[in-house]
Amino acid sequence: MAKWLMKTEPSTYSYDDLVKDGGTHWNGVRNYAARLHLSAMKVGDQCLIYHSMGPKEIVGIAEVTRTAYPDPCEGEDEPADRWVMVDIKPVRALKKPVTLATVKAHALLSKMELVRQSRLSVCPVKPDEWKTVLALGNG
DNA sequence: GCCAACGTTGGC
DNA sequence: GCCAACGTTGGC
Repeated sequence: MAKWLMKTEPSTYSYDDLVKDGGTHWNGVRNYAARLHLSAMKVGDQCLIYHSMGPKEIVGIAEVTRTAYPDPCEGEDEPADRWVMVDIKPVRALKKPVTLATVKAHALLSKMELVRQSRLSVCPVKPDEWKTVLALGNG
């Protein structure tokens, strides 16, 4: 199973909102590199959810429940077939969020796409990176 | 709020 | 098809 990381601004849609909703359409991705990754997701793939702009930390895990399908881009000046979204549901929150500072200070995690390309909102996570984040997040 | 990095756009 | 200008993102 592939692993991913998805960013969100908690003021727009936080991990808590995802838990409260029990799942969501992960829409609004407007970047071609990120779209490529969304399209590659399979049902059962797991994702780290990262909060940007506020506390800047990885807060929880989600699972893909539906592969990429068209994002209708409601109210936007975008053709409805240009962008895609996936459905995800919450798996569990990390006991201890893994902050960006921790990631940057870590020899292995500092090589993550999250750090290398900070503007990419959806990016792949390597198996050893995944294991490391979970180990740190569980204290 | 500032600024660097990066993606996108548009003129040539 | 290249590249400069511009807009947006996101860390600080």
